[in-house]
Amino acid sequence: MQQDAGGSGGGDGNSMHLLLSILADGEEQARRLLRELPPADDEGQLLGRGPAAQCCRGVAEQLLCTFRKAIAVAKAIEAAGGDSPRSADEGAGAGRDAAQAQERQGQGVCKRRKGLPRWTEKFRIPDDANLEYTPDDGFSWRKYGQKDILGAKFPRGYYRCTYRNAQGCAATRQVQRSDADLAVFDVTYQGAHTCLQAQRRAAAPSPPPPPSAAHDVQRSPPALQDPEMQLLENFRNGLKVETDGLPPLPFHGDGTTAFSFAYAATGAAGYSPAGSGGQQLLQGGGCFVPASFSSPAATTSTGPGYFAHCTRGAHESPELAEVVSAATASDPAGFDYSMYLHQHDLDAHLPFQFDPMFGHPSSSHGQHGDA
DNA sequence: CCAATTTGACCGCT
DNA sequence: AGCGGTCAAATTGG
Repeated sequence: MQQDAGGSGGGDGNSMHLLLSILADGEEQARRLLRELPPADDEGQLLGRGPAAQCCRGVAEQLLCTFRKAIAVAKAIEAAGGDSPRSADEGAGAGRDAAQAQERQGQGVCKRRKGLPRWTEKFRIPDDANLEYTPDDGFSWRKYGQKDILGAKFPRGYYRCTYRNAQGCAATRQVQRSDADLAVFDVTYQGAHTCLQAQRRAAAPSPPPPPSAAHDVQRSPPALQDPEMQLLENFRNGLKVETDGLPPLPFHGDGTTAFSFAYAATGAAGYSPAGSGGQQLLQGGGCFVPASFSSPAATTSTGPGYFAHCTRGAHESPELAEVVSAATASDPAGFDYSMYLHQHDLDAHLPFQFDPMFGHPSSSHGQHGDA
């Protein structure tokens, strides 16, 4: 909605689009190559082929991986180089805002939180869900307001993290039902979760399936709700995998699952190759995996420092510098991003049907329901 | 009794 | 001035 995909940023927006187009091309070709190769079984062994085929597949996977990382970096550069669409929204006052925020903090409450990273996702709920249904991303939210919005048929609900007071978590979200499609919700997130539930979600091997998940939304719960930081983290992890030989990739033929890695950044960077306006439509039956999918929802070693890092000043948009420093920094978690995509992890932790293309709907447990 | 939700009022931004 | 976002008192539910 607010986030217009048209924001090309600086003057070299065209060349960046060209670069992205080329990279996407290469990625598609690598994916085709992977499709042509014989599939691997559960242990990652190639079926009925010799070491040559295995080598080819490994190279193809690496190739795909490399293209995705390149795309992610290009998008980060694009975002850093100019006004991202989001910065048009809140970053328009980034500098001024910081000063104003300081002023306001001296005198009273700051009612607007323009400084926090903000992005929008679309949720599609099942057709048989009742009208009271609201999107559930697995986090615990507390409603603090509702308002009729001009030009919208449905009121907008305002939610903040349940642990806002207890743990100082600044994450908020706004939920608005789409006028055009009753089954679609526009959910705008602002600020990353810094509360323990985010860390617990990140560390928990298998969150308990809540009973209320009968009609859950087809999306993953972002343990890390700052897409820019997701990008950086993903990128860093992506670099790590480069040196780790050939990890067992979870692609099921067409590799759409892992593709979300590259597009995870699009919501943040505002670049949307599909012209989706910086949003991700999260719906079942489609092949598009939500940006949050790439968040380390099922990872470990994301302690408080991790989240502290994630929450600091993403709106100041030093994306490129961050990417570079992140790329060169040591990786304390030592995490392989491809592990995010491993089917076992997905099945174990993600509430959405991650591979609708392959008819293996995992049990949908969206709501965490912890306290 | 406590926590969550509702709802009108308030406030900042454009 | 109007709109959107937040606050906080009142209400509701477990």
